[in-house]
Amino acid sequence: MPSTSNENRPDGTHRRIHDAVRRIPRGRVATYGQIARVARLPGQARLGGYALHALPRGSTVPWQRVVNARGEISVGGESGVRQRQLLEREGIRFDPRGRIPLTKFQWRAGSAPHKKK
DNA sequence: ATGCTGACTATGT
DNA sequence: TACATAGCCAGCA
Repeated sequence: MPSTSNENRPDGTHRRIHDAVRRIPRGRVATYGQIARVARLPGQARLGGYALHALPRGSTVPWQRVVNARGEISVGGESGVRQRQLLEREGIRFDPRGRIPLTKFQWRAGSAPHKKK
């Protein structure tokens, strides 16, 4: 019985999003649009946010590594505070305005870690 | 079925 | 740099 509403989509859009988010290395962040692109869903940045919002509590998906294009946490409430704490814990620094310098911390998709060349 | 809202982004002013 | 507008898609009343 499919209790979890996600991971049971016809096309598996949520699943793709989750997979894309999982690819984000620790200490790095990605934007919703970027995730959508990695998940093969270009232009559907909103779905990225939706899919993450639907994530069950205690999920293995590092949802905290996903921020908006401005490098700021889009979500408000306690989840936002939680996200910021988790990111800082991974070594990510925030500006005085509460924003992350994407030029330094944004994950470059397609760029393999060190796999030689 | 229709309309509004939302963890968004790109572009223009 | 900040605000406004248009485009996109899924969930919910």
